[in-house]
Amino acid sequence: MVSRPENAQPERRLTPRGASTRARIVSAAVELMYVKGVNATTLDDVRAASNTSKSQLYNHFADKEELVRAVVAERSAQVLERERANLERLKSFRGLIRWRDALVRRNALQNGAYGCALGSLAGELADQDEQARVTLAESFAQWQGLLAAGLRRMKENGVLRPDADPERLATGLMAALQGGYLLAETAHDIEPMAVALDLALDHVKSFLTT
Amino acid sequence: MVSRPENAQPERRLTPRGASTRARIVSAAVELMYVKGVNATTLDDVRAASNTSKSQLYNHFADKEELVRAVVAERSAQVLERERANLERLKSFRGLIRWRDALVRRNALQNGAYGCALGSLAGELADQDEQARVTLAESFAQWQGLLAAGLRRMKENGVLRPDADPERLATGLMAALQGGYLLAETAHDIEPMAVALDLALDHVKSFLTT
DNA sequence: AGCATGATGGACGAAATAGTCCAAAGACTT
DNA sequence: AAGTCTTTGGACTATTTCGTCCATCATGCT
Repeated sequence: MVSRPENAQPERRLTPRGASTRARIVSAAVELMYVKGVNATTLDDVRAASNTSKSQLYNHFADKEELVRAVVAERSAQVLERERANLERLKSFRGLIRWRDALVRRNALQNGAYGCALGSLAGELADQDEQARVTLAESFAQWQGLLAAGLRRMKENGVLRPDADPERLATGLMAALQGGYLLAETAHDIEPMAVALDLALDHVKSFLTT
Repeated sequence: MVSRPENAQPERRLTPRGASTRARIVSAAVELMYVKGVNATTLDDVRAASNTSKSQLYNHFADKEELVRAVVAERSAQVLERERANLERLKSFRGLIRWRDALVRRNALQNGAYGCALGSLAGELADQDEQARVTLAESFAQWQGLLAAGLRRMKENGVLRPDADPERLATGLMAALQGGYLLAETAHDIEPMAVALDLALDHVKSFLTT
């Protein structure tokens, strides 16, 4: 029997106009769900912010859940792209500091409000949408993988001692980052985030050669 | 003019029965909002779980927001009481390890699901209810204060070197804890939480005398 | 005992939100 | 240029959720 591969989309032609509308919807939803939270964002909010109509929402997404999943995918792609740019050439301790500085500076712009774009989605969706949870877990893993790869390069180049464990250190950095985001968001003050990252970096520093 | 002090409650007599009903409502709401999230918990969920009726909910709380605030207060009190018991006599590195173990073990019971009782509230409410945010920020500060006090005792007793900064270390431990909770919740695996805390403890260890 | 006040059950109303539908307009194919 | 499929606007329905109300019952006080 000649059939489409298992995972094929329900197959629907998309004109450029349709694609752009879809992108506009997702983009608006990404932003709204970041600042208001997923559950507090209504489809009408999205409709208004994206300048579309109800039929367009339901033309592109079966229901709100599907839109939320598109938001998770889009946000994951955004964050990973940004982090890839920041981390793919990481190979020195100074590079790690630059990474930290960029994150802190970016978060300072809004005084810590809204937290991490991925972390806030994770906190809200992990126990509510299993599919979203898995996607987010994968995104975190990739993000952490970028860090681990950088640390591995530092180890191979002799910047870090042989007993440094890049995977564990990357986990520690991610946790410090996410915890820092949350504390900063709650305090409306980026200081705890800055401190958390500094301590995590200090710990990495303790594995430096020299 | 003879009046009540500024911050007096709207003053309402509470029979023991009424008090018990109120407590039952808050208790049910605390649990539901932890596992389902605040926004995903409806008043009807609370009503059913607490075996009460609509009129009782609105007899004790003006609206959902007020109930949420009671939940935040109750949860804060619970967590702080527990942590006070675990931390008020902290004065050795082994004590810190016991603290870590207790948290990891507790979180392992649910495979990391639902995250930190306070952290998950913070993530959902910080940018949605300013009053709740402030309460949560204070609770985090107190929690962190318990850690800092313990570290200070360790320093005074010569367990930690003079150059150890208890406040900063406490911030680092809290961030590692919260970040660990979030990663564990997302991965449905407590490993990252365990690792994050271990690395943070390693960092504290680097300030040990001997 | 009897009155005042708090507590309760549950029907009811109001508002917000998700989701449906169809006629009309636009875009692609032959 | 006709025909087919996609896109769109927006009215409409259904459902969920919040919040009100009041008659009735329980409780404490004198």
